[in-house]
Amino acid sequence: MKSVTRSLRILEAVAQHQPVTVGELTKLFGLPKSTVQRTLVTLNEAGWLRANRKDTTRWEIGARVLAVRPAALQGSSLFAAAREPMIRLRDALNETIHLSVPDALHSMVVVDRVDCDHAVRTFHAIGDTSPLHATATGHAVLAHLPKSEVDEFATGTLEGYGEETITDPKELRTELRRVRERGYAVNHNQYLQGVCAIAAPVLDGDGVPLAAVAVSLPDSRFEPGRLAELGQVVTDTAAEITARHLR
Amino acid sequence: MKSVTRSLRILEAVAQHQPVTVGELTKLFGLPKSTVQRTLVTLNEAGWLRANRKDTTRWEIGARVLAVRPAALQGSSLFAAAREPMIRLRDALNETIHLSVPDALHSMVVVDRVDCDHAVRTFHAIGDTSPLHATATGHAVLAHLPKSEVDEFATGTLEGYGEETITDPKELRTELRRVRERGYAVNHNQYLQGVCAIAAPVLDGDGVPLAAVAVSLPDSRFEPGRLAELGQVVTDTAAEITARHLR
DNA sequence: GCGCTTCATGCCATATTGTGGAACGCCGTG
DNA sequence: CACGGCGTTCCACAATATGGCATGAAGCGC
Repeated sequence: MKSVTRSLRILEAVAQHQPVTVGELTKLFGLPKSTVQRTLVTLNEAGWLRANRKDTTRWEIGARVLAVRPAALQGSSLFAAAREPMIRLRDALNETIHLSVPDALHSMVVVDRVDCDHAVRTFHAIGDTSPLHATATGHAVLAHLPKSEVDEFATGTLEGYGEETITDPKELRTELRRVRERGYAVNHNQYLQGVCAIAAPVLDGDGVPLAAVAVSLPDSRFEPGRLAELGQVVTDTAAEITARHLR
Repeated sequence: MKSVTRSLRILEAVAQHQPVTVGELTKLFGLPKSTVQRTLVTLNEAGWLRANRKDTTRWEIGARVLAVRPAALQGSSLFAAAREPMIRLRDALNETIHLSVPDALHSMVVVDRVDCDHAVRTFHAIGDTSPLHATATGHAVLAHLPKSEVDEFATGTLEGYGEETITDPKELRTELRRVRERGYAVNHNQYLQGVCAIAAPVLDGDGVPLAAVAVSLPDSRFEPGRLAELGQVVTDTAAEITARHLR
């Protein structure tokens, strides 16, 4: 359904650029003015958008969006289970900690974050997405999916983002085996340059991967000699979240 | 745009009932199966929905929503301005405090909450909506809207939710005058039974109502003799939020 | 094990619905 | 005062979503 898909795209764009005008959005999407205009009015009538109070030609996200909460955040699930262990991990390492979940189409989405206090630190906003095949959290999740799902996903040539990105499905599969063996995934310059991340999966009772916790730090502070140690504490944290989540 | 409006309704219904099946949604909306099905698939492809991992015929909200959610909060810089005063108000009364904003369609939406520590307390989740004409926060906002907007809204018979709901537009208007005079609004059993709330508006520089702060408590703890006192502290808090928001 | 019901999913002719080019009206500027 | 930029409205056309029906899979009782 074309109009629905487009409306959601426009909604996301408004969230990114708010408060934004019709004209700015038409340029962004290359669509006819009237089409964008109509979409904005519809979204407004549904309460998902609203006109800015000061400048009524500018649009921003309406409060109605708050009524829609992802399953991953509901009640006492993951989100609540993860908070404390994440804070402890941050305290132990003084590096930024992320919780990410896989989404419908081959992305990891940042769901929660606990910041470190270094002046130089990595930054991913809540809601940011990154490709499954090129991030530590993505690998942590992929490594625990049924082979059939990985096969379906890892086909052809995967998109590259730099020298280090694994673009060959075969190579990806051997990397995933390594991740399973040692329990954690490592990403160094595969997606964002200058960033290093170490991630471990949070699993369901049945071994289904629900999310991944990661520590993320700038190149400049990464000491290869400490990798095993970091991998261990991240894995322990993920295990603790899993345990808390199950009970 | 019919399909867009309907898709958003369905999205909200999924959020409310997740994880939910196609059949349940068709009953809920009285729409043809194929229409609902198609909508779900479209929303899924956009990442806003996903199939439940255990039971793939059940749908739940996808993580993509998170890309938009934070914008709904930061959109109103109110959120930041209100936090501290709300916490102080909670500390003073040890009752639950809410911040709500009006949305496009005659509802108030809960935007933030600070909890008390009583075992028995009222509960409204962030994102919950309630009707403008039957809540304290709604009255606080309505009382400061231009008369034309109130007239447009308060027409015919308003929906009732119990004995106490004001359903007559005329009666509502006199109540709103009282709210303006004393500065705060009171709701006792108008919408939810057993709940009492006292709210005051947060205004713009131009006197336009942006939101309302409310203290909300169970019947059992409400002492009518303390109403004036409670009204005063809530009004003071609202005034403080207004002041912080302006500078 | 076999028919029966229930439910999700796929198909396709139809007309309803959204499309987008063009025109309008408002406002600030040269 | 004319011009250009911008948001908004209009309307004939056809692309698009619709929903009744058919299919297929899964659960249940006999």
